Amino acid sequence: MRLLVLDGNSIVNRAFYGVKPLSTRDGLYTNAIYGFLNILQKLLDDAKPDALCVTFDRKAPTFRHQAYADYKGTRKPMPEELAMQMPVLKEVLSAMNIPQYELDGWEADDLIGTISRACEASGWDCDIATGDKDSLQLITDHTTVKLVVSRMGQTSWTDMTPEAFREKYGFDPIHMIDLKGLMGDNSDNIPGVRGIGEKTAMTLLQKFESIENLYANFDDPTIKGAVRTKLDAGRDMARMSYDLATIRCDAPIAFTPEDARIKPWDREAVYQLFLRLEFKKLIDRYELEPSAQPLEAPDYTLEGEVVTDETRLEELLAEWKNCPEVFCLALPELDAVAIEWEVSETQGRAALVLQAELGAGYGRFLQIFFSDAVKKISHDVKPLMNRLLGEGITPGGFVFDTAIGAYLLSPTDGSYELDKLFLSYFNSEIQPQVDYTAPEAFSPLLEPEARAQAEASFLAHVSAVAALYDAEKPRLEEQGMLSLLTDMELPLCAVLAEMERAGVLVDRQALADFGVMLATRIDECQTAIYTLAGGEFNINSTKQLGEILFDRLGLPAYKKTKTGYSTNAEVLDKLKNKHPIVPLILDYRQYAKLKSTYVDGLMKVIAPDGRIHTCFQNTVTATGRLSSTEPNLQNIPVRTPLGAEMRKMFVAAPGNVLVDADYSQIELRLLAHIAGDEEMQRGFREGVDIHTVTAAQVFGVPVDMVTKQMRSSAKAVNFGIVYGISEFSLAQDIGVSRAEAKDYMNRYFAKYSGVRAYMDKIVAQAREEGAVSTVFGRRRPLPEIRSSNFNQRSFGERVALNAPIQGTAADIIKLAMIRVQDRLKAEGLTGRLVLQVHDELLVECPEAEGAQVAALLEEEMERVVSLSVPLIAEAKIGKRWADAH
DNA sequence: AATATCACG
DNA sequence: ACGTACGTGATATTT
Repeated sequence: MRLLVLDGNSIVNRAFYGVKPLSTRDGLYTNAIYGFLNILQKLLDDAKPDALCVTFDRKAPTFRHQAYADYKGTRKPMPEELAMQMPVLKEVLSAMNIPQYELDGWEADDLIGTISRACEASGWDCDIATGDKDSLQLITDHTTVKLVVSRMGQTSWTDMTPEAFREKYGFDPIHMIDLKGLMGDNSDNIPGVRGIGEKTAMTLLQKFESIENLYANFDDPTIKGAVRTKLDAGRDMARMSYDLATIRCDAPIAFTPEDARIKPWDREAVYQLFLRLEFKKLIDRYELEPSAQPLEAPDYTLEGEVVTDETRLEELLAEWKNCPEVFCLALPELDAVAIEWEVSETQGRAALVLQAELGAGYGRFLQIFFSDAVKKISHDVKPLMNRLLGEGITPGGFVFDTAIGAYLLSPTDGSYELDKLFLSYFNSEIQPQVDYTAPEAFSPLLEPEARAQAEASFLAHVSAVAALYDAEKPRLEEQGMLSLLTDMELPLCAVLAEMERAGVLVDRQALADFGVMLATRIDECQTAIYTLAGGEFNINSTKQLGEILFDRLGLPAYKKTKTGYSTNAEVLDKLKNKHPIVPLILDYRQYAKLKSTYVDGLMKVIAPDGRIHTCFQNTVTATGRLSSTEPNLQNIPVRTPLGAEMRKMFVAAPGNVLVDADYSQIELRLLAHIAGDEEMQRGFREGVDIHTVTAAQVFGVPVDMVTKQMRSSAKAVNFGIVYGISEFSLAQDIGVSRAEAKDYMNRYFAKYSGVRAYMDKIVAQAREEGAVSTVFGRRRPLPEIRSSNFNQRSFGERVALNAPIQGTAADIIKLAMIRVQDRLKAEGLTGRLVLQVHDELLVECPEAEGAQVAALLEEEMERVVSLSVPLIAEAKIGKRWADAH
């Protein structure tokens, strides 16, 4: 029989510092609880104990050694973010029926000691899980300490048995007490013997085993010199420290391991707590559900009908046209639409329009319902718009999107699925939980009961949209972001849907040829690498590559990752003259990347029309930028000559051209504008190359005296500023010493004092408000800027600097896209947007339109906002992307 | 599922 | 003293 006892405070501390900050929408931090439960589960899986309990500290013991009243006095208080989680964690453990022990005036260690001895007395084995080395003295043949360590977000532990302990320390576990008696312990304020550190103490104990034995044999000739003097002077200190370090095993608790036998959870209580903590993943993992009878019956009623004939549909359409807001959801294949309207707090009217029921009239329904005539609110409208375009319908009349609303309110959450959103906003699940999006969910052939379930679920989901709308709209208004949704993101969805549908043409043959060439080169590299390495291995495996380079060939390993040697390009670059295999690996990597990610990756996603249709996401990034997936067309190579070949594969259709327009230095211009730095603004007004101007200003030379080196340093500083620089990183980036980097920065700030003032101001403001905003009011919440953790706080500060700049640039190009697409249509041009790459737009148009489109692009892009510096966009025309950029 | 690497702005 | 620039996505390997 085996008992597992957790040192609650120690484990929760590991969890808190090891898990990135998480919090619920009402501001309760949850990361320590989450981490604690994960560690607990891992321990249970591994040790499979029969009984389990947790101990917590109450208060520092004050009675023990009055002479050392400051005992534990130097410990920092628990940070507020952690303290607030403790009572909730205890509730969770109670719901899991895990006994907890804490006692006024006793530390967790003493309780653990008492419990482990009681355990042994009952003939059980005991595992102690703690991150604290103090407990090692408790190790016996029947008591193991699982010493928990967390590094890089991963938590693991080592099983310290008596053997493992002796292996590491060279004496028996019980003499851990003597070790502390001699060397002391700063964090516990145990003084130890003055001048005796870990090394000396270990050596002494390996020879004499204990303090008592040491002093008993004090005439031993090996004790000499300064050590003898110090030990002699520290006799009293050693004995008192020994007492201080001794964990007591006589705490006044009655414990038998039977008390802690693992019992089943109160699953309903755990479920309710996990809901409150928004632990959706854990709810899934433990398959938790609300109890069969919901505590409060929903008082919301939905009067739903399935529309079966066209006459009725006409009536309803007339009603919908008159409604200020109609909620709707469509199936992915567009073959069913659920609609709710006249929604109040307690009821709503609802209808299901099914292609299967209506047949021929369904197309006309889509046409009218999704036109401007009906004002609709939905969830995640862009894919819907994309489908509608596929049916030849021009979508219109969307006035709100609850996915985008949620994104604007909390842009760092990553996913905004309807079910999850509803759960986190209302702490309850959408019922019934049936997958109404399944292909045949509304088939007339389906069993009536199953179909009724699907219908009820579909309608419940539309109601969820209505409920979310009610929750989001006032919050968006409060935060001044409603127009961002209605005037920027929603119109943008239509543009993005059109771009996705349009796609971009790829020269399939040229791409294939490029792939063949790469395959040959990869093969050549591979052969040469195997020869130089003296054998075959998987070059793609960093593990195997590291062994070859650093173990077999003995090259110096500059850097390590948490799993082994680092073999990234930066490291290899330093080694490229040390062994001929290194440049070959760099080449191999380049070819392999191009082939697998770009040639093979893109080949796979060329549609039957010969074009690639990426998906532009506008609810992903924390700053407001777009992202591009399946495939990502925002990271097509361009920086190296070979990589740039890729951009020759993106072409215009016959008779057409590509017009590419990009903003010149938009982020730096925004920095000059937002920071209000007159000097930098002047630089931009003068209209010459900004990095050169910066170099001239920073180095105090005329513009025509700026060397390449100076310009490149100035450029690095410019970028660094936008990212929230530190001198260390700048030094690393441009390859100078820290002192030199610091010197650059000082000169930079001396010249651009407005930038420095901005950096201070925005950080202070972020701390005050807990968020930063773009010029257009897009907010990024920054709870981490108030963190007591240095790293998290520093990160928050860098984000505070960067987000308004990157975000404003994103806002600007989004507006430009809407206006460009509008004007292309308004002027009767055929040209349409096909790509966006953050500061760059690509339009495909007939050759004859090229010049007009180029002018239009530059004009609309520059005209979006009027700043204190000019906003410049430059357009070029070409048959291929490579030629237009 | 996590990690390492590398492509882009 | 801390640990080291912002924002993404895809691939291959390893666990």
